[in-house]
Amino acid sequence: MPHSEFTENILNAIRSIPEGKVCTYGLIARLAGNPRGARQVSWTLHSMTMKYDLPWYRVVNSKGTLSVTEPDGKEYQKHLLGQEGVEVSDNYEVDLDNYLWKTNNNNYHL
DNA sequence: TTAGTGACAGGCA
DNA sequence: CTGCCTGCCACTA
Repeated sequence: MPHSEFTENILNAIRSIPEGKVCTYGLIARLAGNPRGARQVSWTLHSMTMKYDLPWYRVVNSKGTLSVTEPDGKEYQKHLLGQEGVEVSDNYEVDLDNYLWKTNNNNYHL
């Protein structure tokens, strides 16, 4: 039980992302029950990734680009996505039309 | 308690 | 296409 319920829903949503697919921050926030909580998703990832074994690399911004701040983070993320079959352009951009994870329903939060 | 911050999103020039 | 601004929410000092 990390912190607030929002944070737990965010973690749960990220764990639900299947291999070979990517998801945006806004979509994660929506799945967590907070359509406006995209920034919270970023904070959660940055803070909890190391402790909770999350597929952080499957999360990109709305433009489809890698938003990692760490200098070599993008290269690392690109490598991890490539292992799952997700092609990342040399400009660290993912084709959302093909790789975006689409859910049947907008909400499944408790 | 208030102010500052962040791996964002969306709208607009 | 790029860049700037605003709204958002939870966390930290």
